[in-house]
Amino acid sequence: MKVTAIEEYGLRCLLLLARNGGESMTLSEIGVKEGLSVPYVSKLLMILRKAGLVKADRGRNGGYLLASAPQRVTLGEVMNSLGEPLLSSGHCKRYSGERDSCVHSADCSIRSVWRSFDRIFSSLLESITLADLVSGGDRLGAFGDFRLNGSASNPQQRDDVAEVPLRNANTLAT
Amino acid sequence: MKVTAIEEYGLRCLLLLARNGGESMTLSEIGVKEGLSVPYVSKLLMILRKAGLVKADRGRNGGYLLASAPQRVTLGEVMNSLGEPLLSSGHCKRYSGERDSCVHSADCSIRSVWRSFDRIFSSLLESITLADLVSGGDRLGAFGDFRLNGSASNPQQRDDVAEVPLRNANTLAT
DNA sequence: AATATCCTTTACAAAAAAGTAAAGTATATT
DNA sequence: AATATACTTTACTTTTTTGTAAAGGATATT
Repeated sequence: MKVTAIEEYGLRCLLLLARNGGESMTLSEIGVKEGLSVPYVSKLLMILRKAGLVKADRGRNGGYLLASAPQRVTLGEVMNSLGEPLLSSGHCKRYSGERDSCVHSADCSIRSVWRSFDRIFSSLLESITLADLVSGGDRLGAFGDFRLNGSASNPQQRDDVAEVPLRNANTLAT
Repeated sequence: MKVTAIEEYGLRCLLLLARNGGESMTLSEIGVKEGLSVPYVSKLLMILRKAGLVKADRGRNGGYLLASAPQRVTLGEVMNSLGEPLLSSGHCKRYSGERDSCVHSADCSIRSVWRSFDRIFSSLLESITLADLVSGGDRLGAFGDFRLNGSASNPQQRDDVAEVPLRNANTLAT
């Protein structure tokens, strides 16, 4: 279960632009600020441009800038532009082993899990904007304390899984 | 954001063993049932054995079987054995671009998001056992309706993000 | 108009992940 | 003991992802 390089770096570049207050930045400026090579930044920004998340001005005084205000860009849009969701439409065909279609395609309990995770993930991603990440602190810190509850749509069946305890944080390099 | 092949197929093999009622299965039996090549199944089961999730009997009448009862094996243990968590300890070093350490290592708002997601994921994974997947239906169907609430530990700050609506399900191949 | 700057496109190279092959070791049956 | 079965180990090949290179096209300045 991993965040891909394109997703990680692409999001970083967008965030950098979001922090730049509507001013455009050149590929080399972005490269320097993010510690990435110019050709690689070029590739990332091209993906973002084709997805409509950034605009480019060519020629002298050119550069990249966000296509929309940071408050209007959700992480959902960003992640969908940079990579596939956890459970993509191609998942079952991709992981079909030696066959053309997965032996579990008719009835797959694992897929149910991934689908649930994908939904949870997506709704969280949709709820966070680039502006939230720029302002940092308040909005974001709150997510660290999230826990899961069953929904109200099917209340009689979920007492056993409500209020799942959170595990300890990972130890990070920094 | 993706589930790796090792994670997907490894989990499938464990689930197959869980459904086999404590009886051992040979590599070729597993391969046939899962539509995977024997050498590949061999690789997967070796990873699982070294992680202590399955036991192997060698020689004639040999085979693999779960090391613990399905009720006692969580998806958390499984996923941790087969791959890295969403935010691993090596994340910041891995995605450091051209430098030795990431330029954001001191203060990274993206990391906060991944950390939160990782915690949510992990607590869900810890709450699901192989037995839950085997029995299917009730326990699992419930997850599809999950939604997120803020926790009680910091209640005054999270009204704005409580009750996030779920997006529509992905269209799958089947 | 020439030029320097900066984005665009296509193709290629390197690294990582996925998947295969083959020779080796252990065990039960004959 | 010989043999067939089945796991184990190491090395290798293929595919995918990541990252680089280079030539081309657009725009503002001089």
